[in-house]
Amino acid sequence: MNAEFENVCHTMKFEAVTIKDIAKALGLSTSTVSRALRDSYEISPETKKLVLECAEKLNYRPNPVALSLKERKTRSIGVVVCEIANSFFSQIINGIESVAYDRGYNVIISQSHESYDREVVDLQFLSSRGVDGVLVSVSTETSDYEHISNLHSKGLPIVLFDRIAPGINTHTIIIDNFKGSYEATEHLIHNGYKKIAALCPSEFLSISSERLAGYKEALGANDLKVNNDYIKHCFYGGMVFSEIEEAINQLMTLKDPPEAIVTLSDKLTLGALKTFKRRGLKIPDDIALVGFSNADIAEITDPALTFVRQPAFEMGKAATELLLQLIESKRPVTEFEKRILSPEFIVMESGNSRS
Amino acid sequence: MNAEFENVCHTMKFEAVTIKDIAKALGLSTSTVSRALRDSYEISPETKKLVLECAEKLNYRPNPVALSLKERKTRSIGVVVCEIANSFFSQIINGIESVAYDRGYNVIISQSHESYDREVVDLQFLSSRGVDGVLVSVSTETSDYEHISNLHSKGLPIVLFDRIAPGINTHTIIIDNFKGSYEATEHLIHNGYKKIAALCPSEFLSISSERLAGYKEALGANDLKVNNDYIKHCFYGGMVFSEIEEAINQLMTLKDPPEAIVTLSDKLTLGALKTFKRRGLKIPDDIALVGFSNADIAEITDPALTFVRQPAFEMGKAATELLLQLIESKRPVTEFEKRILSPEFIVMESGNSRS
DNA sequence: TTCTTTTGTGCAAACGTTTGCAGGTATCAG
DNA sequence: CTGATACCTGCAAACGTTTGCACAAAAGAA
Repeated sequence: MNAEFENVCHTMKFEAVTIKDIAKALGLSTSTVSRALRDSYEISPETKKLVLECAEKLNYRPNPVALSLKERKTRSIGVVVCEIANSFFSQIINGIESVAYDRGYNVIISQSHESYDREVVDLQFLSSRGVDGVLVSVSTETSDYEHISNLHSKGLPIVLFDRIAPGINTHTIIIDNFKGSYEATEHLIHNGYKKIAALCPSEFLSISSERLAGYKEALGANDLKVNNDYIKHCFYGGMVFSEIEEAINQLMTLKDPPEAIVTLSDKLTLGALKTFKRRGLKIPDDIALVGFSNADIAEITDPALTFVRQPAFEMGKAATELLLQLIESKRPVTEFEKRILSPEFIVMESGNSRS
Repeated sequence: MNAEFENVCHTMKFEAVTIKDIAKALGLSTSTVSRALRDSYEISPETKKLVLECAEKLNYRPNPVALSLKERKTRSIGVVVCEIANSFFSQIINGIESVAYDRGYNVIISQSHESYDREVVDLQFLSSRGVDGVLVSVSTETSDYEHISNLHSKGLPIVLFDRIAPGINTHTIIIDNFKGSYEATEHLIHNGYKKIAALCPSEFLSISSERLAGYKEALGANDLKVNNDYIKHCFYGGMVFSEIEEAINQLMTLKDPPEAIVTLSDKLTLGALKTFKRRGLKIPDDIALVGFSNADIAEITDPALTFVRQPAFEMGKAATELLLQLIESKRPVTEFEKRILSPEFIVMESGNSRS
């Protein structure tokens, strides 16, 4: 009595109903059915009604793969980030997904894990899987951008965000890194600190040099000298905790150690907090701290963290909008936008004056 | 002089080279080329060599969409979670991506944002986009599971993880929620606390009842009575901060307020920490706290947080392995596995005895 | 009646692959 | 010289759609 159920249960494949099934059921041709479904003017109202009803009854869903093949687009976009499990990037992906969802696009994620080789493979994989465009934030190790510019010159729409690659003529979207670190540094200066160190991500990264420039400029604008001993780079930017511990150790054992520190990325901020705690250093009395952070931690540290928050969700949204605009544009786009989002500076207590 | 470059720049589409191009270039038929590429025994070594070289030269990449159409599978899997920007879930996605990457599958992410309606749409969208299978963790609002069982009975491979749906006969993978909260509660008891409250996610969620059972059992096993005033549910489990604040307010204004609290999810733990800080409550002297957490915060709170850590990455990996096994199985699978991962209990300071 | 127009429908090609079948050409044995 | 046996290659169908073109029938105009 339950032949259909049996059938369903023994076929692994989820046998979808096609336009052919409708055509057969109605004694029409597939073309008529197709036209009826797309409400073409060539089809009589009665036929349309019939087809629509039948499609409804059979629960017809157009096969997206067949459409992709025909139209040569997949309605999916690829994303390459260093790491998903990182507040900043997961918030970005949230933004990406929100726009993509509204516009009917799939989001395909891949991670470089800060490896150049992996980034190359990821990008190759995504493009070979036929995504309509990609959103890229380069890895720490990346200093050669040919894998990106190659795809770009082949016509694959690309939007670069946050960590951008120089020399690629396309839309980019970043935050005002200079401003973020300038404000952070200035805040410390205004609270009376003069010996301020900076903990930076890899020197290769665009964000790193921009943030470092903001730090230096803030010192200069307040008649403070830049001391190179106070500038430490962590190549893997915190993926490797020991890197941070080591850098802070070096700072704190200088004959003239800093009284304050600005940490120029999410992971570095977290790592610094952890290191201070392990070494029993009190904030801000032993060392003041202001850092970039998108994790939801400001209010749970003691004292509460003064930090630079990046508009990650907005960045993801904006990047996706730019990408879809590129993808859906009828004519080649030659004018590219360089959008700059403003970071938020949130004053709590960790950068306050010493008591 | 630069016709090719011009051409590339004025075509939006990224014109891929096909098997036909190779066939034309070599004066062969597409079938011969196809066979040569797949190293068929029917093709002479010389022809193969020729074809391979030509493919290499032209940088041929098989079109995955055409393959999908032919083989009726897309080599992509869908994931439905409540939220990406949540440490626990982003770690899970990391695990999913790691396995999928190794096996050549794409991962397509979607978020329910804890909404039942959105979950239904997401699942519908993924299945209509032809994913080969889906990984699902249900939303807080979900109490009717028909949208999932419908797809499942149509033959779509599904694996449920963490927040599982009852009554669906497929692989499931969860952590030992009972054990996690039992240990957390017992730790507080062993440190001398008797008045212990529990802050739980929505009652609908499988994880919620399991964790609550662990809490109750630990109390019972130590001759403590369960006090229903001490049990608070946050329906949106922390998506709405005020919910947590409100619940804690209610607890702390009881005539006999608790001395300790166990928070039974990541977000609840974070929210509780924040609330205590805002109200100036000192841990553990004013109130002790032990909670579930996968965020990297244990070592930066003051005092350091004693917590239950879920093996999220492993869960993502295991779920994906089970799903791919289902997808790639030749014959229908009828025996399903219910895998249970063990949480880690990490003792720091926030649940210690009062000084 | 005959010629045009309108209306409704179907054929077949195309998107890029794979593959069963048939056909071709050597090579070899008898 | 003939028949069998390799070995190599191509035709065409199929996967599910869309769409240019052709065709048929009916209606309107002359």
